[in-house]
Amino acid sequence: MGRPAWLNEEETRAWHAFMAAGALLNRRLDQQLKEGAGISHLQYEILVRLSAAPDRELRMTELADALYNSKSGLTYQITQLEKAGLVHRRSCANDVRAVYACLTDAGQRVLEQAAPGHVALVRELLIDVLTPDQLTAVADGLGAASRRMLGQP
Amino acid sequence: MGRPAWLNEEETRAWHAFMAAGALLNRRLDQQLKEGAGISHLQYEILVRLSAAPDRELRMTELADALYNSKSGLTYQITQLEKAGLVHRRSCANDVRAVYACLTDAGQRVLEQAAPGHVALVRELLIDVLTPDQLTAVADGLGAASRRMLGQP
DNA sequence: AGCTCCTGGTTTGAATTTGAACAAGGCCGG
DNA sequence: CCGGCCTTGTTCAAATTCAAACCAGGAGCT
Repeated sequence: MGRPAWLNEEETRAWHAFMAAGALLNRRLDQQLKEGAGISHLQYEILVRLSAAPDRELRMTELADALYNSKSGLTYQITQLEKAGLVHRRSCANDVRAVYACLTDAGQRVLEQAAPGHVALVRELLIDVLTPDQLTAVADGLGAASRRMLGQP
Repeated sequence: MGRPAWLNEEETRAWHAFMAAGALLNRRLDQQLKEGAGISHLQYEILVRLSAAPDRELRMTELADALYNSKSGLTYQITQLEKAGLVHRRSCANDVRAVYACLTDAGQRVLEQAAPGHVALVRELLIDVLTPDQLTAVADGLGAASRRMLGQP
């Protein structure tokens, strides 16, 4: 390819900012959720997906894909959430292999209680810091990058 | 605050794209570096910082801060890198408590051998996917967000 | 010196993540 | 219906991460 081998100053700035923001933001969100609701950021995301799904339940694999997480990692987390009573497993009638993770009422309550503070923090630390143009650029640019990575696995 | 409680469609798109890109990119980079050079992405970043530092050495704390990583996490990684012969520890004459992590020649070689492929992948998966405007917006916007998070610890 | 508080790194143990191996069902051509 | 092959989810051991507790060593004050 005719691409330059290294990154110029602007590209380096973007790359570093991207990595730094990701690391810092994740740590903050994790901390807040653990203190406030006793769940990790990953667990919060699991609850969000389940809550938004029809019948508040999803197959393990669907969930793993949606979270860009390994299957074994998800098995672990669902087990934890099940112990905490926020989720329960249900096996599928059609396909014996399949397992549905279902959000319990307790899980829904924890989610509803945690969501406002979580969203407020996402806003404060990221969304509201960006100008409208930057917001659009991030959505478009990083959205394209994500799709690209999902496309060529 | 008079801020809306939830995120609108555009904001949600940006937020999801940001999280997805971070997760996917990290996984890819980690994979490539492990296959190609036998080191993790975090270890690669450690080598990069050391290589760029005067005398190719940095204090443990400086390194931990630069990587947005916990001190204990860094202790672990430096121990691993030391076992692999890519880094060695040196205690400071002035302050007995302080420890310098120094890049060895072997470490420098591993870095030089891994860097081109790594940069090429960063380019392919992120940098070259962004338009020039998007690149600037990411650098500015996420840079501002990072500084903000570092400012109010 | 003696005392207290701050700093730099390490240790420790629990929680989590990872990837490979596994068990069991499905799916499909022969 | 059989056999090979793909898919689902779990299990397992090893590697990594995290946070809290822990050692010293400095720094400043009396």
